[in-house]
Amino acid sequence: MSGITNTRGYGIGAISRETGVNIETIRYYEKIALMPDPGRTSGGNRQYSHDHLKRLSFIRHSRDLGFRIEEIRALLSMVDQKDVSCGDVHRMTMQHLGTVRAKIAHLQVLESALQDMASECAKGDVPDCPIIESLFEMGVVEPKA
Amino acid sequence: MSGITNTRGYGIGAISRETGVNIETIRYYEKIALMPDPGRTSGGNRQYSHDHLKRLSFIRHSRDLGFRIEEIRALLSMVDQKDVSCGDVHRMTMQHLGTVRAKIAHLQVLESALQDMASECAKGDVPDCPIIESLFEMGVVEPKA
DNA sequence: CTGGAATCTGTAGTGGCTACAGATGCAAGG
DNA sequence: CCTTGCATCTGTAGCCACTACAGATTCCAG
Repeated sequence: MSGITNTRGYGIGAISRETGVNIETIRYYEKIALMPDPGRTSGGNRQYSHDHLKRLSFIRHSRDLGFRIEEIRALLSMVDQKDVSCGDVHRMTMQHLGTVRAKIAHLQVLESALQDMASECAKGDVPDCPIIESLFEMGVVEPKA
Repeated sequence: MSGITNTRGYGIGAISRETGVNIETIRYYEKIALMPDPGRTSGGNRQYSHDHLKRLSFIRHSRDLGFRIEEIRALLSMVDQKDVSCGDVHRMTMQHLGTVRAKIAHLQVLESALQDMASECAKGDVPDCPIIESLFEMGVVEPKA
């Protein structure tokens, strides 16, 4: 065990493996200042601490939940300022939940439209395809006014 | 009524209004050869026929249903070659339907995860926010192996 | 003929990465 | 000590499907 620093930290490949975040993506997060600049070896390779690892995991989980980069930036700045008001976080989460639910609703409309079209179709080699027909004939969209 | 051609066709603003497709987007579709080059006035303004209008509506409806540009290109090339095999169209539609359903399923997973996190939260001004905690503590993702 | 709206071309930006190219760094084996 | 070969470096360009300009030109009603 060396007397000065025993854990040297992680290289970029290591935190990439640990968090499941792509190496290129990690550098991208650094560029957009979502991740702080890491230390460097004498040769210039990035060296990450355990805090970096935690932060990157946080980002990863948030992305997995569909939060956008700017939302994550907001969450992290609350964490950084130790100004984490649970109310704000709750609000953001609920807002995101609303977006997710809206997307689900939208996709369910598509789902049934596609389902309907597909069920009209005899799927033979007939040239008159009802799916194509319906794509042509949904009618010209009326002007807003 | 003029003796030569009574319908001059539509300007780009007109088909934009009719179809609800943005003017810039129409020009974009032309650039990527999804829409054929329209006629031009002597001064160089685009002039569209009723066929152009039908085609653009088709594209619009397909996009509304979430088909990608390349899928639409495939559909249109079948239409163009009058080689519309209903089976192929049906296959494409079902495949797209599968994608849509997968997206719905994915979003529903997110939805319940967000819901769970949010319901843990007392949403007060407490500094220890369970949402933040859970984003940190979902645990480091294990390497694949 | 004039004035203002419509349209023109071309380029750059969006989000969130991913994919290179070509130059280095690093660590283990001989 | 030196090689070998993988890891990492920087920087740029590409992806999708548009959208947003700038600055020039065209069109059409009054």
